Amino acid sequence: MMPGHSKHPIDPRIIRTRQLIKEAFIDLVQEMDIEKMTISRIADRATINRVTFYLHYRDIPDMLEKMADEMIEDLQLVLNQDVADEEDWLMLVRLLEYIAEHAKFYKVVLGTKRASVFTERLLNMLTGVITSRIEMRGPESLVYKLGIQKDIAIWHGSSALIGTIVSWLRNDMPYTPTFLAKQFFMINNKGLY
Amino acid sequence: MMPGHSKHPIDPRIIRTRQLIKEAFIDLVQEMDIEKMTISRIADRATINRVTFYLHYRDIPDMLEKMADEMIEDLQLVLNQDVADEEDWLMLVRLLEYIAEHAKFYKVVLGTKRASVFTERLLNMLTGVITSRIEMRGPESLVYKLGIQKDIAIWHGSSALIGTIVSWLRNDMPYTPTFLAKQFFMINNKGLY
DNA sequence: TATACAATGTTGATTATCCTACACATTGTA
DNA sequence: TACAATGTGTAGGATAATCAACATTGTATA
Repeated sequence: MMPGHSKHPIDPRIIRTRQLIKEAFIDLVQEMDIEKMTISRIADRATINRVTFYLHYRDIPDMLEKMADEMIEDLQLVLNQDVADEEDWLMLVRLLEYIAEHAKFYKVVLGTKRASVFTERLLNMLTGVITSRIEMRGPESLVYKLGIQKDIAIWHGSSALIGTIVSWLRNDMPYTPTFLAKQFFMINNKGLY
Repeated sequence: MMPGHSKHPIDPRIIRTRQLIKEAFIDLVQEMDIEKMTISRIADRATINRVTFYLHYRDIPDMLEKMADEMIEDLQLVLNQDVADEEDWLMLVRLLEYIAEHAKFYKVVLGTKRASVFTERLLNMLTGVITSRIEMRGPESLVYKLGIQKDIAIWHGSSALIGTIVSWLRNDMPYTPTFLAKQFFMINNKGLY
């Protein structure tokens, strides 16, 4: 049972089945509340047998958790590639470009009420990123120069980031990732006034 | 070998695999010529094993033929449902609506050069439809009143129909099926002048 | 020409998925 | 209350899809 969960998923059927389930979920969440979702409906939409669902997830909450885990893993991979000497805004560009590539998924999981697992996890992750960035800059940062509390800066920075991304998705990404990233950093650096 | 070809396809895996292959083909035909396609590329894009392809099709030409067969079967089903007392233009509406639902497929197979299998088959089918319609009307038809040769009327009617559909698809269906069907019949009934 | 490489086609063994069937819970309705 | 419909969860046997391996063919390149 649970193929591919003991070891790393190798068999393409496992990857494909989970992808089909994910797409079915993306579809259905636009048609009904998550509470109204049933495993039968998901399996039907995914063109898999209902029994197969249980080979991958215990139930729907378990599915949501594992999907959120996978989301975080993917984003970590994107952020951790040659992070060495790049500037902050290039990192944000990469993040936005990745999200844009998978817009259907992120628009749904971040825009849907009652799917807070995803927003919570993403907020956690972005908080971590913002935190390390702020700590990395240290005394040179405006945070220190102006005497702003670090945790408040983190709250502000991460919520602004995730809120910007969500709004950007909700409006079907009317700006390129590069442009949005530049804008975002301009606001952060120069302020809103 | 060839699962689901001896009997009618029942196992969902067969249906799903062929659907995946079809979607992969639709994808790839927009990126390269059909001659440049390889079974490996199709299998990769379809997220199936290359060996699995051979369980369904002997080679790429065989795949194209079988897809064309399936296309005709599907269209026949659409046209043959309660054809009793309906008017001609309602039948065309049903046909166009079905094509619009599967626009990605039809746009590709009818719009791509070197995929003539599909246009040939469709032209054959539509020729049959037009033929029976013309014969059904008999002496009341303008074809007889004006002394037009029946085969010429068929050539004209079927090529006009398929050409209209293809152009409609190429322009991303800027009209509803109903509107297009009405327009089409208005032209056929009242002429172009 | 010779060599390397990519795609094809086929095999036997393995595995993920499917099917049928059953027991049980929940919900809506006569 | 009854009972029909729908969803959940599990099990054993059947099958489609996968893998690894190999030989063959075509094609590009030195």
